[in-house]
Amino acid sequence: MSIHKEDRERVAWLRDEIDRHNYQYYVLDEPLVPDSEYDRLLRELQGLEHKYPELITPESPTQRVGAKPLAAFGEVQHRLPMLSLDNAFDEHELADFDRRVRERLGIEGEISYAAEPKLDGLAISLRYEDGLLMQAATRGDGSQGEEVTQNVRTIDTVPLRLLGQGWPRVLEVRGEIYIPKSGFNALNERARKAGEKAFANPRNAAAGSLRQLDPRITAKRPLAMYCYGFGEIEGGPLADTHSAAIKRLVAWGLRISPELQVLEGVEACLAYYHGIAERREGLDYDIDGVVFKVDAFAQQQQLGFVSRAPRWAIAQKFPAQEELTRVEAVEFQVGRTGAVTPVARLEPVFVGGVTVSNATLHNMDEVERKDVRVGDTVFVRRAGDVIPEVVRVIPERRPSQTEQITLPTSCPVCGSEVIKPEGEAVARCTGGLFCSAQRGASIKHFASRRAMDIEGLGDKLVDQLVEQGLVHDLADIYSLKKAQLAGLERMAEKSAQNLIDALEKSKQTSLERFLFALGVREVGEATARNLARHFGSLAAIEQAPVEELQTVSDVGPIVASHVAAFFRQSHNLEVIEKLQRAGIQWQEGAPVELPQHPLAGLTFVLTGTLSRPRDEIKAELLALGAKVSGSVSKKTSYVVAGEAAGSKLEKARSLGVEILDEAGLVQVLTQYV
DNA sequence: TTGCCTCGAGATCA
DNA sequence: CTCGAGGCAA
Repeated sequence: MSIHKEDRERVAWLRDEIDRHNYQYYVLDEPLVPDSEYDRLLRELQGLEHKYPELITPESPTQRVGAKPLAAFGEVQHRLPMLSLDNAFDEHELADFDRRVRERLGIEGEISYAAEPKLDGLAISLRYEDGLLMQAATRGDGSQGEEVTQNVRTIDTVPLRLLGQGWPRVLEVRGEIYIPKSGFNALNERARKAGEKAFANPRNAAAGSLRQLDPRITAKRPLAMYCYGFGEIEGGPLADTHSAAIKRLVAWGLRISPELQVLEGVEACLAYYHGIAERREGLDYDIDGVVFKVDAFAQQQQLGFVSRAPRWAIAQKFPAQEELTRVEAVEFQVGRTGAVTPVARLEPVFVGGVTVSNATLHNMDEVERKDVRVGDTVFVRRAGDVIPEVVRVIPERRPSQTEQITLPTSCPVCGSEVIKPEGEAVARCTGGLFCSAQRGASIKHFASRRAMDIEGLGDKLVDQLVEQGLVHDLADIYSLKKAQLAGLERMAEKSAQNLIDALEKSKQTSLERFLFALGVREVGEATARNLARHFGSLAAIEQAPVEELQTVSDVGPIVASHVAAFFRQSHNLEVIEKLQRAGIQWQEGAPVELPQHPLAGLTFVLTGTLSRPRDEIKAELLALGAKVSGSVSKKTSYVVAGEAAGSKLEKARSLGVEILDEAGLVQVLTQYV
C-alpha cells in the first residue's frame, strides 16, 4: 500500500508535536495543552502507525514500551568510568574540601561551585548517538554496568531523540533515576489495594523497577530522571563550565534539577545546604544531601582524581536519620577466622528506609565505649547509608539491674577458649576447624562465587551439612554422595545432582582462586592473585620463607606471617592434599616477573622543608624506581613541596606540573605501589 | 546490611 | 505457592 504524502507528513508533525508537549510538560513543567489534547494526538499517531506500520521508528513516542521481555541484561563497558563522590558530613569537612581545592589550584579567592541536591535514586548513563537514545546502563562497578535500555526507554522524562540542534554526535549523559514521593505513595496504594506487598522505600522501588526483564512492568512505575553529569562527548565538553554544559541539556529535552545553582565560595555553599535542608520535606523526591562541583572544567581537569572519586566534587550529606529502639540481646558471632564479634539484636525499627533489627558492635572496645547493655534504649542509624550502627545509649532509660556485657571466656558455638591478645581489638575462638561456626563460614567462603564458585552451595545448605556432621573440613564437600544429600531439606533428586555437577565443575580452577578460597587470614582476592603470579605454584608458596613472601606487592610483614603460619600447620597441608586428591587442579605457571619498580618512568622534584631529610625521601623514591631530579622541567611528573618552597614551586605552577604536599605524596605512592 | 528481582525446584493442594 | 540461591544497588 502506498502512503499518502499528507499522512506521512502528518505522522512527522504529530511526533514533533507530541515530543514538544512532552518537553513542555516534563522538562519545563509548563504544559501547553490539557492532557486530553495530548492523548488525542497520541491516539491519532497510533492510528496512523497502525495503518502504515512501515512508518514506525524506534524513537516514535508510541514506541517507549518494547513488546518482549528480555532473557537477561547485557553488559556495558563505560567509556568513561562512573565515579563515586567523596562525602562531607559536617561544615568542617566541607571547609576542608574547599581549602584543598584552593590550595591545589593556587587560588586565594573564592571558587565557583555548581550545587544541586543529591537525589536518592540510582545512577544511570544514557548514550545518545546522532540524537537518538541508543543505550542506558547502570553504574555497576563503575567501569562495567548493566544494559537497561529497554526499561529506561519507558521513562517519560527521558527523551528517545534529542530535540533542537547543536548536540554532539555522541553524547553520554549521566544522572539519577528515581521515583517521586507522590508517585511512590500512589504506587504503594495501588499495590495495597491489589493485595500485593508495598515497597519499602522509593529508592528500592526505583532500583527494582529498572531490573525488570519485562519493560511493560517498568512502564507502569512512575520513574523519573534528572541529569547531572557527562560521560563521553564527541568533540569535547559542551561549555567552559559544568553549569553551562548542564543547562545546554535542557534545550535538547533532557531534564535537569531546578535547584541547580552556581555559588561563589564555601560560605554560599553552606547557606545553600541549609536552605535545601529546610525545604527537604517539601521536595517531591528523596535526597540525602547536596553535591558541590568545581564549576570550571579547566579547574576540574587541574584537580584530577583520587582513585575512584574526583577531587573537584563533594557530597555534603545530611546527618543520618536516627531512631530509638531497644536492645533485646547482645550475641556473639563467630566468623571464618574465629573472630568473636558482638552483635546487638534490636527491636525492629524503621530507619532510613529499611527495617533494622541487627547492628554489629564490632568489638569489645566499642561495647565498652558505648556501654551498651541488654534492655537499653539506644539511638540507631545507618552509617554511610548502609551499615546499621548503635549511636549511643540513653542512660536515663536504662532499666535497673542491668549487667555489663562481657566477652565470653569460651566460644558460644564450640566451647573452646576465647582469647583476646593484648593490644588487639579482636577476640578469637581458638577452636579452629573444631568449631562448627568456623567450619561453616570457611566452607561458605570456599564455595563463594569469587572463590571456587560452587553454584547451589549456599548458606542454608552449608549449615545443614555442618549440623548433620556430613562435612568436617573443606575437602569433605567433594566426597558428598547423592544419597547423603537426599536427607536434607529442599534437596531432592534434581537439586542433589545439580550440586554434584557444580562440585565437579569447580575442580578445574586457578591457583589464585584456590589460594583465595583457602581463606588464609589477610589474603583476599588481590593478594591471592599477587601471590599466585609471583610464585607460580602452590609448592613455591608453601615453602617460601617470610622474607620472600614480603617481596610480593601488597604483602607486608603481617600478611607474610599469616601466610607462612597457615602453611606451617599440618592440618592445613592435609586438607590441601585431600582437595588435590579429590581432583582439584589448575595450571601451574612459571613465576611472573612483577615489575619491581612501580614508579618507573616518573620523575620527582623535592623542594622546601619536608618532615624528614630530603635524602631519606629521595632514597625511598629511587628504591621504587622513580627518578629524583634537582630542577623542574616539563618532564617532571610531580613536585613535592614542603614548607617555604620557593622558585621550584613557582616554576612547577607555571609549567602546570602537579604539586604535592607530603600527604599528597603518600597518596600518590599508595596509588602506584 | 537490607530490599528487590529472577530463576529453579521442592512442597502442597485440588 | 513458597523457598533458597544468586545478583545488584546503595
